[in-house]
Amino acid sequence: MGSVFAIIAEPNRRAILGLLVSSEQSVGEIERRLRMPQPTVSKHLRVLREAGFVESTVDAQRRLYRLRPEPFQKVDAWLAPFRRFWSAHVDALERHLDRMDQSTPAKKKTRRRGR
Amino acid sequence: MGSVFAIIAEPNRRAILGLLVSSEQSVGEIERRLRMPQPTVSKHLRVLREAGFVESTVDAQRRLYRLRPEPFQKVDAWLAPFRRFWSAHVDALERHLDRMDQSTPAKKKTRRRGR
DNA sequence: GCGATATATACCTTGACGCGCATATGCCAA
DNA sequence: TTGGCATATGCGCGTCAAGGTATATATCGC
Repeated sequence: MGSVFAIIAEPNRRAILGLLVSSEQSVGEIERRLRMPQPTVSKHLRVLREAGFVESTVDAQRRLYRLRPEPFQKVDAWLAPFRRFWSAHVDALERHLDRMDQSTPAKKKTRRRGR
Repeated sequence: MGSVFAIIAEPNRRAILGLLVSSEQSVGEIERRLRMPQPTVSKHLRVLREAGFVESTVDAQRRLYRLRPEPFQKVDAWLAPFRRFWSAHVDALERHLDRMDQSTPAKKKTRRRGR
């Protein structure tokens, strides 16, 4: 399963990644929260791990999974050229700027819509 | 083939989208540039059109395909929460900033690393 | 109209992937 | 060691989507 894109094409995997955004989780927790059979969870985690989306550490009998950044950056990199294209649309541009505000120390908050 | 992600999971489709970034193209041009059999191109274009990635207008016997922004924005929206997470990593942040430089008039070019 | 070009569609085959179920492995506690 | 919990893996099945080839539709020039 080559590309980063093939990995995130799977809805359950995206759900798992979504869960892990807040904090690391054990397999069991994922299983319960997503109401998904345990083998399914483990298999998807395997795929995600091999693609570099997640890493795991051992906590006794549990394994804790957390996110890794690189693959997401690849998606973002692929998206970049198109971003240039669609930010002709004003609202999208605003969203873009808001995102920057929040991912930067942002001392002054000069921006932030005066719509 | 529901999700936006399933659509861009296909390498040939990503190639087509990549071509269309520069400007609109006819089916034949895509066929030649990507050295891809014509039915394959048409089928992928169909998928892309139904997913809203591209639109087409008729130029006599040719059809010109161009990009549409919405689906890309969806991908970007999905990516957003993870972005917050990975921009802790410095290099990624720099790349992020560089991207801004290039999508902005950028009078001075103050940034641009001394790596 | 006719042939030629451009694009779309139909049918078939093949391969990949996700799922369910069963089972294996690993670690704990007593 | 034994039993129990947590996670991983193996196998068979069904599905779905991509590719190839052939063919249909449409529009041009003449």
